[in-house]
Amino acid sequence: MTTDMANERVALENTEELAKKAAATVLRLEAFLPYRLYLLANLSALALSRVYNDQYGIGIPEWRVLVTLGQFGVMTGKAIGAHTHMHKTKVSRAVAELEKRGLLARRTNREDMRESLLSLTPEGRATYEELAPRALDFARRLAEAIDPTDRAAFERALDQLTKRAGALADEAAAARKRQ
Amino acid sequence: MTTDMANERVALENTEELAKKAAATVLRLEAFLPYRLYLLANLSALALSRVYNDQYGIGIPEWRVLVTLGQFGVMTGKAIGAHTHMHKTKVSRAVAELEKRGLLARRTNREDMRESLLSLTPEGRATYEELAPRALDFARRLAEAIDPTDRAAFERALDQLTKRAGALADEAAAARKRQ
DNA sequence: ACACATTAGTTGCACGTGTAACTAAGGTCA
DNA sequence: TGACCTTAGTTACACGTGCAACTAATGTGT
Repeated sequence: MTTDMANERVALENTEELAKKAAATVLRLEAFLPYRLYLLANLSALALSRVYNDQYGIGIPEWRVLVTLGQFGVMTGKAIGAHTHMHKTKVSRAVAELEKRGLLARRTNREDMRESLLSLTPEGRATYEELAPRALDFARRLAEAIDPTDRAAFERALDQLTKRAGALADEAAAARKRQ
Repeated sequence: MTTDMANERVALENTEELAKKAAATVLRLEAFLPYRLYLLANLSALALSRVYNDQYGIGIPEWRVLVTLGQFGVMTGKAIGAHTHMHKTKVSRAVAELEKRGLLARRTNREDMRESLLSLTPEGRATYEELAPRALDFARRLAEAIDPTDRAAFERALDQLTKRAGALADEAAAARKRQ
């Protein structure tokens, strides 16, 4: 009896130990938040690409520039980069591509000859006004998947997570720089 | 007077018209769900990469293979691809890289000589057990940004969105195939 | 048993992208 | 005004990745 009880106690301790260790170390990819975020973002981008890629052959960077200029009218490449979180080389190439297709025009700023003032051509504007509603429609159909009573919480969570992820990324960048 | 009133009426109609059109067509990138999801996922991945990339020089695909094998023990490349949503070429290259580094071993399956049974070497297992807790810790710190009262709703929303995005992506793929 | 289709996994190729180096212009301080 | 630094934007290079084609093994139908 005593040995049984002792065994039982050991078994209990072991399972507790294991459960604790499992909670701390077993990483299930499908439950891992960064992976889930990545997966959702990718599926969403893939589905959305049907709107601008299939019939227009426009890529993500070009799409973002188009949308940003559609929203703001005239901007420098720098400003587009800041607003879209795109690297300046990405912006540069997207702008060149859109210009080549006649959707975007640039004129050098007389006050600062380093920068170009970018804007949509009439064709670019027409493309934008054709695509934007369809993109918004897509976003609406996607967001509809969320239970209405969960939407506000989701919005808050998304904002908070983005803020935190930005802070953690900066932290990581600083750590990289230090060493 | 009549002309003034007429003008005013026109102006009103115009603003209403514009407001309606704006609600339907003005696309603000920073409020556009797919873009927000992409941004969050990217910031999160960037910050997380500090865990496995900085000291270990491991990339995302290798990281996923490592985690998956850490979780399941022995798997084929095909199964890893299914579980991580990675293309088979990506899996193939990640496996080759991990093998080169001595973190992964493969042995051909006698029952089906096309496939390799992949598993972690002791070194691979050690790396995994070193990295997994740190990754989990990172995920915890990230998730902490969400207000506790919002967490359940966020979880539901994330699952629903992923399901819907998958469906929309399949729909897009089917449409592409049709034409 | 043989031809044909399917599947696991690898490799060649083209392309997008991040990093670093560069050009050209503007700002600063003496 | 001239030396120096910073900034907007472009280009060269290396690298990761998706697609298509391929190899080798298995399954299927007659």
